[in-house]
Parts: sequence; structure tokens; C-alpha cells
Amino acid sequence: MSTNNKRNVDMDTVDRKLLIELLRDARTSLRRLSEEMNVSPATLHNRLTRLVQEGIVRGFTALVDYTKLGYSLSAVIMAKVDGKHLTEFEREIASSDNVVAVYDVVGEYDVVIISKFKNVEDLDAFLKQLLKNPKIERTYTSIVLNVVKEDPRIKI
Amino acid sequence: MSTNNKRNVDMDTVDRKLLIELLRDARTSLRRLSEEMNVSPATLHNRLTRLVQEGIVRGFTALVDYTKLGYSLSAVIMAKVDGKHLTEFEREIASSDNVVAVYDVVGEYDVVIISKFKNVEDLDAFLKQLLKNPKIERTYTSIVLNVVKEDPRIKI
DNA sequence: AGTGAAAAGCACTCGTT
DNA sequence: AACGAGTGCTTTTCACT
Repeated sequence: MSTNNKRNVDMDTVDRKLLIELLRDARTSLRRLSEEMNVSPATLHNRLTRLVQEGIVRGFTALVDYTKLGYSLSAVIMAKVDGKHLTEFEREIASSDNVVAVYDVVGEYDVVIISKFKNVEDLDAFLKQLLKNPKIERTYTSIVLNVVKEDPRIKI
Repeated sequence: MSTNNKRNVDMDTVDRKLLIELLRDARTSLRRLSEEMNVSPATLHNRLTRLVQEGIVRGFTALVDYTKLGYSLSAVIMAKVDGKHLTEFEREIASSDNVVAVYDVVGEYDVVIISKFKNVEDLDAFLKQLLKNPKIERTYTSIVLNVVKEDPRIKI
């Protein structure tokens, strides 16, 4: 009954180096990279197309300092949810504009939600909306005082 | 004694639209965008340079499906840390290759850590290393069974 | 699957307003 | 601060291997 159809993929040195460089700077030019790597630009273009098609690369984005845009408030919310409705609840919560991450976890709680807000009112409204959901048995909210690190990149 | 020198910045419609488009696709061309927006490519180029200089844009990256690269294990770790050493501890933990996020929170715990691993052994080693740190009074680890959502982009 | 070559597209700079 | 135009890069395609 798992819906997880992900599989690990063969990646050679070229794919790996390409991925590392795009993680470092998504706007870098394939041409310059191709010179460094002693392959043709066309090859890198093909490799990148394949990485995107296979879903290894989900897209390219700008990393933004949200505090400078007024999103000064983050929250880590843990919730215990009625098992029958967990998947539905997660889908619901993941579609929210304020939510950057949703993790299905094991332990005292079932879901961990990372969310961002412009002010206390917005966070309050989000939490109130959440709490009136009858699928939720219990929540624990940690208000984030300081985002020490937030970077989707890990060393691959 | 705050080290938070972040400030909110004036962003007009052009900045905002540029940012939204780069969040959507960081490899998009400024020229095409400039046509959509009825400004010159040179203006967009200047705007983007300014956004980067001001630190609103921290960089550009590829969004990667880490499960497809073998990082099938994530963990949400909460820690209660001796107050005197909190900042030092956070700096330490944030520099780890396996850590994508570190949040300074208020409540029962002081720090929330989001981390990724290839296997149970690596997670185990990370946790053991963490637990032998005398600054830590208490931890709570939630093993992530499923990453429902993980996307640094919020609607701005 | 990788390549070179060519055409189309693009970034970046600078002088002008 | 925004622009237009020019120069040199870059992507993308495609026929060939």
C-alpha cells in the first residue's frame, strides 16, 4: 500500500559534478562547466534534460532571505492526527502557502510542519484554523526566534 | 545585544515580479521576462544585481529529490541546550553537511534540527555524536517516514 | 550516448537621457 | 534609475559518429 515509487538512480561522475555545480549556482552556464569537465555543452544539456525528466532535479529556484521580505515569524508545529485521515490532512496542510515543509514522523506526534508568517496575526489565524480541524487530537507549537540555518542543499 | 541586523526593504512591482519568476524558475532568461514586464533587459539585470547585493536573494540552486540520491532517511531533532552555549552549539550543528535547517525556538526545547541521511548508520552516528555533547540536556528525535512537502518557496 | 557546428537567444556593459 | 545598442557568451538543435 506504499505510494512511494521512488528509486535510486545511476549517476556517473558527469551527472554528479553537474548536479553539485547547479546546487551551488543554478544560473551557472553549461558551456563554462563543459570546459571545466572536458565534455561538450551538448552533452551537459542532454544530461540535465535527463536529470529533470527523471525527477532527480525538481526545478531551479532563488534562495531568498524571507526575513527581509517581512516574513519574520516561523513556527514548528507538531500534530497528532487521527490515523484514518493522516494522508488527507497532510495533503491539505502541504498545499498552504505558508508551509515550507511537512514531515510524516513516528513518535508522540504524527506530523511536523514548518511554516512562515509575516506577523503574529497570520500565525494565529493559521493555528486557529489548524486546531479547529477535528482530525487533530493534539498539537505542539514551537515559535522560532531565529532561523540559524535554512538551506535545502546537502553535500551529495 | 541582538545580532539581527536584518531590515525590510522597499520592493516595487518590478522587483517583486522578478523575484516571483526567479523563485519559480531560477534559470529563466531576463530578456524574456523583460518582454513580459515591458522593461528593458538592462533594468532587470540592474534590479537583480541589487537584490543580490542587498541579500534579499542569497543565491540560486537546483531543487533535488534527495530520496532519489539515496538520502532516504530524515530526522527532526529537538534539543534542550545549556543556555550559555546555545549560540556556539547552533553554529556547530548548522555547519554539518547533513543538516538542512536549524531553528532557535522557545518552549520545552531550544533548538529544532532538520537533517538527512543515507542510512540508519549515518543517522545513528550523528545522534551519538550529538548526545555526547555535554551542552545538551535533553533531546527528542522524530524519525521521518515520509517527506510530504519540502519546498523553500513561499508565496510572496 | 557523445559530438561539432551553426543559428538563435542571452547577458552584460556603457554611453545617453 | 532606465534605456538602447553592441559585443561576446550561451543554449539548443541536429546530422554524424
